[in-house]
Amino acid sequence: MANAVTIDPSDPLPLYAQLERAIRDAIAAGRLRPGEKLPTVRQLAVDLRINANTVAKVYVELERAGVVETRRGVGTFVSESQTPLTLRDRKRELAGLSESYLLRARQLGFSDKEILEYLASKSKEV
Amino acid sequence: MANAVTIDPSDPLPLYAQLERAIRDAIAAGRLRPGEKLPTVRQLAVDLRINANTVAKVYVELERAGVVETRRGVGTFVSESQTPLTLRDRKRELAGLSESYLLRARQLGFSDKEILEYLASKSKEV
DNA sequence: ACTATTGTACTATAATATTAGTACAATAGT
DNA sequence: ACTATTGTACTAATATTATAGTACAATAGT
Repeated sequence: MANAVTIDPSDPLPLYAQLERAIRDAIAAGRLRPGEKLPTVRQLAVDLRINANTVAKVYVELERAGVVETRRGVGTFVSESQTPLTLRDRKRELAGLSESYLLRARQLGFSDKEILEYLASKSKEV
Repeated sequence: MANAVTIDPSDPLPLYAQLERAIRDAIAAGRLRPGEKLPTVRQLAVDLRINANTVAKVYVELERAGVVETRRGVGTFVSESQTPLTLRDRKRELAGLSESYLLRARQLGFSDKEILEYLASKSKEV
């Protein structure tokens, strides 16, 4: 699988958060495909030079989120049917995500109008 | 001066890192201008509901980086030699932000239409 | 049955981040 | 000289993050 995920020890973002995001991004970007096997907890820890506990906790969290499926003694795999959260949970996630995004975009000095217009220009269904 | 900087307690990024980034962004976006006075250590701590030590450490770090200049008993000021980001650079930042935001929001199972509608409902100027 | 592999569950420890509180040093204005 | 304000420098306590090590549970394959 080569290095589908990487982390940066000098990044102030906690390792577990970096790893979770890296895996989610790898899946979203298609570098990790549904059904594909992730490295084992121990192997990924070695590869990334971090502790196995940190990797394990990320896998547990991703399992809880339905992003991966784990089969004991076998391995951890990207979920086939990216098992969606409940609508309530998805909305909560979207709220948090949007909150941070708006905050950051505003901090760059853009107005909400500009932000929305930019996003509209980037969206698929326009 | 209103709130030129904000932070998000639920963001896994450490507060000090969020604050440093927020101040740098505010300067880059021109919301804090060269020579302008930042809030006092104590006041900003109150505003952001974080500890004064955390703010103080960020100011020290920004001073070290030459981003701000401090005058004891007077205050902390944006360095005169600041060069705000060009519109081009700010747009590049916005593009990156938006890209990952859209990616993650889509991964939550929302359509671009839904995402945009949600954001519109959250925006100020609606 | 046996073995190797894998995820999981602990304990313990260290490192980092955050808070609370106090005190001191430098500056401006009265 | 005095006072208020501000940055700075501490100590102490708590919370979060990360590491090290060990053991157990489930699965696949022999």
